Parts: sequence; structure tokens; C-alpha cells
Amino acid sequence: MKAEAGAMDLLWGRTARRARGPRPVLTVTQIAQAAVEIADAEGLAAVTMQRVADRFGFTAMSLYRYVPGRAELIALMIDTALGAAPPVDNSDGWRPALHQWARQLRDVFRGHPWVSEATTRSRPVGPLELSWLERAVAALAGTGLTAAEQVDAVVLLTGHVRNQTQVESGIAADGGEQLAAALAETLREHAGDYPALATAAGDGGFGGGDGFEFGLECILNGIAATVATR
Amino acid sequence: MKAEAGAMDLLWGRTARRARGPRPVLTVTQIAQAAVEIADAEGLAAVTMQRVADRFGFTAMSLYRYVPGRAELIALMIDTALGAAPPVDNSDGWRPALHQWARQLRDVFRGHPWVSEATTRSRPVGPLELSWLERAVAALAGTGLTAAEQVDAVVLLTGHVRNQTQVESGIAADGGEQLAAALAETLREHAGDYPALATAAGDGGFGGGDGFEFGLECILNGIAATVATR
DNA sequence: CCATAACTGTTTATCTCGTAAGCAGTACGG
DNA sequence: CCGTACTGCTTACGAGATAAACAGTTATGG
Repeated sequence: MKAEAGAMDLLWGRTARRARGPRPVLTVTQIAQAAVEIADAEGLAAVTMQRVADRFGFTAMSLYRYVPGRAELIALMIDTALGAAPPVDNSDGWRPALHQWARQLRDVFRGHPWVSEATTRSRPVGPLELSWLERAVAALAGTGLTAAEQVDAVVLLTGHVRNQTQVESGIAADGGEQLAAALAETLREHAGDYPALATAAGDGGFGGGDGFEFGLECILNGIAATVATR
Repeated sequence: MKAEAGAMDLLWGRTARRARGPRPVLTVTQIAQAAVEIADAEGLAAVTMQRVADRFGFTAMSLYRYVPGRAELIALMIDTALGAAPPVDNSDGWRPALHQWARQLRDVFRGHPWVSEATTRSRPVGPLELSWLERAVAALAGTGLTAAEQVDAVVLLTGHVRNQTQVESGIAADGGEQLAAALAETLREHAGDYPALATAAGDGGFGGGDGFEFGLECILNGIAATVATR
């Protein structure tokens, strides 16, 4: 609770202004950006207080004057990496709008693979993350979906983007190909136990398609079917 | 690579039988089960080598005679927790079958909330996890979908289950309600910046629906739409 | 105008973990 | 029987988060 409250205050800029004492040399924003750069280059595990502080020639402990701890820093990093949601062209209706939105969000995730890693657990929502949700829910206004359905649909889309990005980065990561190869080899050995998968693997079922587009179309078609009943 | 190969060997029972020396007191299965129990009760972070070893009155280091390291233990835990996929009733076609499958998988995730946490990053696939994929792909055989589409559809469904479970456990977790309340409060403060979300929140858009069923119906409708074109 | 409170970045230290290295005891194969 | 290949254990290290106390700096109230 304390930590989450601290994170929310930080994310939403509710840190009190200090009067006396030396002017702080750093800013929370600078720190978050530096941490994002490290994570982009070397993954989330490389983001240690030491590494971030080194960027400024500071000690690890000095960062605690700006952020309550590592967890809150990561929450900040996510909001920083997401950035403000770009405007969505709604002129052709909600469907192309959401398509565009999903691809933009995917591109952001692709640029910061560690975000998928970090967003998987419950954590406070920041202003920029919220701006993405805002765009998508706005695109669904006037479809006849209830408010709850609109939110559920956006959660569904966001989850798809996240999962797909994670799958991609897993494949792209060092070992991804070998992992897929090892799976194929294992499937060959145990073809009898997994007949459907073995058949699918033989027909190029693994990595053969564009999972992102396929899933996106499925979801949008599914939403369209629901909208059609209203 | 080494680690992943080790994990695959472990998952698929490729550990060589040892002849000489004292009989090992423990088994890999026992260790995995103990670790799962700890994670079920206190979350993944509570699964330390020490904690697991304590269950048997052993030292932390002794576990390294059975598993290469913590990462491999977690891979084992996931396969252990998933268990073997139950049979799926295909007599009414793929759609009810997948519905049933998704709910069963969700129930497993619900019983082991830490699995969502652990499955988010790339990791070797175990035999029991594969059995779940097998059931779902089997249900899609004969729909006219290509092998790649079948796999993509199952990945889509699995991702939905995982995301939804994570959302649920986030809400259920200590702080989830306060987190939602904090979000609602924040939305009130910044209603001008997020008009669509503020409207949705006012109409009970957050937590008002069954996101799991809604998303599942969307995805299945979307898959049905694709199947209909074949 | 200065004494002091409030705040800065630092030093030092602690605690938790994962895990490498090497030890003493044990049981099977020759 | 004896040596080898095991077992579980002891010891040790290093990484990393972070608590506590310190010395220097600056706005402010008397």
C-alpha cells in the first residue's frame, strides 16, 4: 500500500516541492529516462540502482532521494516508455481506428521489449498508460457496447498486443530459434502423444503465420459480432 | 542455452540414471511439488532454494544435486502446476470444446496465480503444458483453418486466459481494491484529460462485466468468422 | 545577518539470495 | 575389499536492495 501510494504520487507528479537545502541536481524524469535506456539496451534485469546512478556519476543511494525504491522506478519507466498515446483517426469508424491503435501500441512494445516483462504483474497505472486506454475506449463510444464491454474489449486488445509482443521477443531473443528447434525436435520424438500438434508442426503451424494480425482480426470480428447485436 | 537445455532435459525426464553412490533421498518431482505449494501459498518470490530445501530438512545447496538452478525449478513448477490437460468433449464441435478448454485452463491458472507471473517470459515448454496445446489444436482440426491459424488461435486463447487471470488476481490481491479506488479517484481528478474513460467509469465500466466471458466470446466469434470463409 | 532547520549526495553497513568449491561419508562395480 | 562416483553438507563469495547516520549547502525566521 505504501509503495503503491508512493508510485501513484510519483507517476502523477504529486511530489511536494522542497524549499530549503541544495537544489537537487537530477530529476525523476531524467532518472526514468536513463533507466529506460538501460532496459532497452540490456533488459530489465540490468536496471539496478547502481547502473542507473552510474549514468549520472552518482551513488546508488542517491537515487532514493528521488524514488522510493526499484519497484516505483519500474512503474515510472513503463509510463515513460509508453509515452503519450498518439491520436487515433476515427473517421472510418471504430474498427480501423482500433486496428491502428493496436499496431501503434504494438510498435511501442516492440521498441521496449522489457515492458511486456514488467507489465505482467499488478501495478499502478500512470497517466500515459491511461492515455492509451482513453484512445481505445473513445473509439468504441457509440458502438452500443456498454461501458463495461468497452473496457473489457480494450483490455482484451491490450492483452493480445502484450502477449504477441512477448511471443515475438521470445522468438527473437537469443535462444528463441534453438528453443523452437528444440520444441520441434521434442515434438518429433513424442509425435504419438501430441498428434494434432505434430500434424500442425508438419504443416508449418509454428511460426508460419502472422499471429498478431490473425488474433487482431479475430478479436475485431468478435467485437463486430457483438456490436451487430445492438 | 545451457540452462535451457538443462531445463528441457529435466522437463522431459532425460536425466541419466546414476548407479554408484548413495541413493538420492529426494526426487525432482517432490521438489517441484514442494515449490508449487510454497508458491501457491505465498507467491513466486517466496520460492527460494532455502525455503524449498527447508521443506525436507535439507540445505539449499542440496537441491542443486537435483535441479541446475532456480530458473529450471520454476520451469518444472509450471509444468507440475498445469498438470495433464483433461480430455475435451468434441462432440458438439470445436466451439463448445474450446470454451470448455479455456475455462478449464483458467481454473488451473486461478488455482496457481503465480503461474501467470512466471509464464510471461520466454521459457522452455514442458510435456504437460504441451498437452493443453494439443487438446486445443485438436479441437480446431477439420475447421479448414491452416495449421498456422490453428496455432495462432490457440496462442490467442491462451493469452486471453493468462491476461484475464492476471487481471483477476491483481484485483483480488491485497491492494487491488484500493488500486481500483485510487484509479477511480485519479480519473475523477483528471476527467477532462480522459473523457471517454471518465464516462465509462461513471457507467460502471470498470469491474462491471465479466471480462473473461466477454473476451472469450469475442475471440470465438472472430475465429468462427474466419472458419466461415473456408 | 546569522543560526538553524531542511534537504542534498555520500559513506558505511546489513540482509537476502543464488550459487561455486570443496569436504566427508556411502554404496556399487570390479 | 577397495576405489570411484555419487550423496548432502559446510563454507564462501558476490550481487543487489536499502536502512542509518554524516557532512556539506541553502532558504528562512528571529
